[in-house]
Amino acid sequence: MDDYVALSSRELGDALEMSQQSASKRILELLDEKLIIRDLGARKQRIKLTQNGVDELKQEYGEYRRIFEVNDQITLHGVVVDGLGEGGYYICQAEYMNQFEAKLGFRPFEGTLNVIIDKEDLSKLDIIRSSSGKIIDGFSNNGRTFGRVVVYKAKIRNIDCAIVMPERSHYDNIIEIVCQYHLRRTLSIGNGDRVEIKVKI
Amino acid sequence: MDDYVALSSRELGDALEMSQQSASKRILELLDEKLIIRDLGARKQRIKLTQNGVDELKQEYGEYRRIFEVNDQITLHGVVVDGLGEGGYYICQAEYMNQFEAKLGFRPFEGTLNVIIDKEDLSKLDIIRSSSGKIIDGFSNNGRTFGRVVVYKAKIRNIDCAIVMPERSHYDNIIEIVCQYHLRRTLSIGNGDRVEIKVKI
DNA sequence: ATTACTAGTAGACGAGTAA
DNA sequence: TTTACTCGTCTACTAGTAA
Repeated sequence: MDDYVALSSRELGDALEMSQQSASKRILELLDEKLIIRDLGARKQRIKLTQNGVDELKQEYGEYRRIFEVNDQITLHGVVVDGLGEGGYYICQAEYMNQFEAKLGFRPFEGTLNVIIDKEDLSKLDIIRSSSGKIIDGFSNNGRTFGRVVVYKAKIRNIDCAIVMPERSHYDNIIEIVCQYHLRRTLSIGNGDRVEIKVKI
Repeated sequence: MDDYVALSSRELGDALEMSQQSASKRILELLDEKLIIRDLGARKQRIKLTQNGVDELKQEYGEYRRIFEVNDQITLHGVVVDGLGEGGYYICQAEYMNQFEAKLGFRPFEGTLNVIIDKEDLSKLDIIRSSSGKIIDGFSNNGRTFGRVVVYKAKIRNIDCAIVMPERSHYDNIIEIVCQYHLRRTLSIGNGDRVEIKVKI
């Protein structure tokens, strides 16, 4: 996923218990489907997954997770941090606020709680993104464009809240949480405190 | 996994994008490999995975996890509980103790810390089991048999410890932890407290 | 409706081999 | 050594159909 890997068609054939010829054919098929890219050197080819290829595997992984994770909620673990202030500003737009109220059942407190998700829980974000959040439409205001966002209902220490993500995610490890209440005050949490967020999927 | 599911060969064929005939053949093959069992009623067959079938899928799931979980450690979350006392008794056997000391690098405190693992982390136990723990050989003492166990190095709040599991696991949601120190006293934890266990895999 | 057999066929596979 | 073409074989698939 991260870098090219030297892998001859014979090695792949051995690993897949098939002939060198068939392995070579498979590699050509994967190239054709744009799931891998290749650097065909003089001596040994070097192969790397494309984003499409990684996504394909991640989807499969997500399906396995859905089979084996018993519950219909995913628990994220992370640490409260200061946001860049941006999230809070976005959220405060009336058009967003009205849609939040309609689709979440509560009008968020003005501002978001930012949480850095633990490294080992980052893959859970993919599962959440591939689940059915609620779409909040974008709009323009004073010449500025506010994009579509998706909200996922969640709970922190049994308080209803929601995770807000831009529709086109830029694979951030920080999530923004909106809530009817001022979460830092209500839960007495601050920067550096560990929190658990249970997301309905 | 839990119950029979009504699934005709035509439905399976549609789902797998193949003919009814091929789907029927596949079902017969899976039966032959003892991955599923079937209840062939008059109207519609009902199919259920065998333990072998579930294990096969779980292994695949584990491989995906190993690909996508970035780090080489798994974090378990759970709640401290009283053990049945059994674990502590077993551990105290000198033959076990000597092997622990040789293979873990510390001689455990006499007794184990029992932790009920959260429902959503149970699948992680399968990953841990399929990773390479250290084997502690079984033995007999006074006519009583003490089975082989496997230990996995771990940390609780940065203190070295190890998870001890019987080799043939009976899918328990309670794990037993051994440590050089008295964990309850050292960490000031007791029944009902939440703990995080980081397991090296 | 079902499941699943038989028979015919298309496609996957590997041996041989070129580059 | 590589990769990958051609071609013969054999498997895996589906159509037809019985139970």
